[in-house]
Amino acid sequence: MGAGDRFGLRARRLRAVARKVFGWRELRPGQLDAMRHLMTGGDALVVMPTGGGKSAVYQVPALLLDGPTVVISPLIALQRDQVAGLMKADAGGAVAVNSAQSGGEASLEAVRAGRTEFVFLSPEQLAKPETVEHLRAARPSLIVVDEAHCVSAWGHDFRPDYLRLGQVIERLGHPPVVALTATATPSVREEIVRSLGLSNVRQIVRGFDRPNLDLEVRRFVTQDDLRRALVEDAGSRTGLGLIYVATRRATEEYAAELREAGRRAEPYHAGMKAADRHRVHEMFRDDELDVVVATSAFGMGIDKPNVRFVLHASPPESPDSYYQEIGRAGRDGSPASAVLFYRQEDLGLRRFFAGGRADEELLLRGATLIHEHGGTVAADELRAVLDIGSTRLTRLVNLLERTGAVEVTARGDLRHVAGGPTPEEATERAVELDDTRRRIDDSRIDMMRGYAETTGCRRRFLLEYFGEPHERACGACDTCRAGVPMPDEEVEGPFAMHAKVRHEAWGRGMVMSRESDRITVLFDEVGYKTLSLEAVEREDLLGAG
DNA sequence: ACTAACCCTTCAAGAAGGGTTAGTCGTGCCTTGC
Repeated sequence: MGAGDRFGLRARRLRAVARKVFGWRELRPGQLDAMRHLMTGGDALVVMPTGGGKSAVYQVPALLLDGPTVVISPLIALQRDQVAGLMKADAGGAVAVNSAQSGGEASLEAVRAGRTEFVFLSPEQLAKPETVEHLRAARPSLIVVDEAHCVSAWGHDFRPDYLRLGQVIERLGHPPVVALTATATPSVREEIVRSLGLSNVRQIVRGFDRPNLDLEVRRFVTQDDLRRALVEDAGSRTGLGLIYVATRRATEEYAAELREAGRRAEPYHAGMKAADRHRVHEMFRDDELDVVVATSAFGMGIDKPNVRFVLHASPPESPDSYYQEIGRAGRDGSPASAVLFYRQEDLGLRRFFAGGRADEELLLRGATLIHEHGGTVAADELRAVLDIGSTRLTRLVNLLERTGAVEVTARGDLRHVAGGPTPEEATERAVELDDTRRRIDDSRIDMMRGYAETTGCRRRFLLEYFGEPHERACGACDTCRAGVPMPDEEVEGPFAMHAKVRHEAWGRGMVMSRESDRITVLFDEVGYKTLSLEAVEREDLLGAG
């Protein structure tokens, strides 16, 4: 019997479970490919649009692999939805363990005893050594990291426990791991793989292009003009829409203006009472609204088919965020619009907040305390001495760990690595690491500006940013309609798409997009840079990487 | 990076301009105490 037969058998079993347990008539090639790879013990990174069947990729193999499945999910609301969905199928049961749920201990015991197949947790739950030990005793056969772009987007500041998942995975015996997300650039994918410690990885990337989404940027000089135009635009459209704004206050202001203009509009942001947020979600779901005016708090897990437009009152901090937010329009495949209302000055605030630095003094104090202690230090003890919250402590430990100066034991205690860098060296290195990340964040802002100001096809700009070559103009964006020069079919020159290059000052990088007169390169250390080809050739700026 | 607020100068008496300064965001877990 050859490998082909075994694969065939495996595919048949996967299809049978999909049909019998979940009622899915067929599996798409990408789904099946990922499932089969997991079944052979490998890890997978799956990038598919929301509604594209990402959940199936883990739910089906979960039932064929002997042992429970640990699903790491960022929001309690998402955990709840997934548990409810699984409980409708005869899939072996599902529980969520979080602060909104009582009986966490009993739930974990049910998982350990084999009475529950799926257990959903946040990264913060997995920061507790005793929780990890409970799961370890249950011998999980599959680990799922849902919304895996959070590793890169949230891990460094906001929810640093995301950067600790690699260790959790090892502690759980590193069964097959599948990371799922709807949007990730090649560098974000690389970071997910590295940070989670994935090995023997199959990457499956499907369907970035959303041809029914019409792309447009409208430029303004004054804030007043922009605001007036946006309200007028939103007021004249038919169908359901979203407006993304930068501040909580702006959600209220725009919503009030739109209501005055006769639209059913509601604000949405994380500072609202839970009951109000819930109410907006329900009205949105039941088509009782025309517009939701929201901060970035609105959207994760939303899969409403008939959103007809997404307007942005100011640019978000990266094309990554922008594409995620506009991707909530037109899920049904019918025409939908994404319009960015743009003033260059509105990028200023983003720049300012991306510009801070790591707290050098705190790093040095932390590194010195751990070093001088000699043995292992309880994290809580260090936190008390430094007088900081647990988020800041985790961030500090993450950085010091990456310098090789500090390690975290299985019990969550900290200790100095024998022969590792001194506290001074570690601090210097940690500041460098943090600066590098900030430079890359900053270059993402540059790319957002690039999108807003490009004279070329906007769809092409975005798709190439996500690493998908798109050698033609789309015809469904404002620049295409205005008649952009068609890009050269075959761009001549030494720099192919995705070629590795090296710059004397900026180090190693990869060609991310090419036009007739310029290329954009993503450098490991400084992020995205757009270079004039003429200058590159004249000054001999780039060598082969 | 940008803006609003403020003070100071300036040339001719009230307002215009210049310079300085402070303030400026959004994402969710979790725990603990009422």
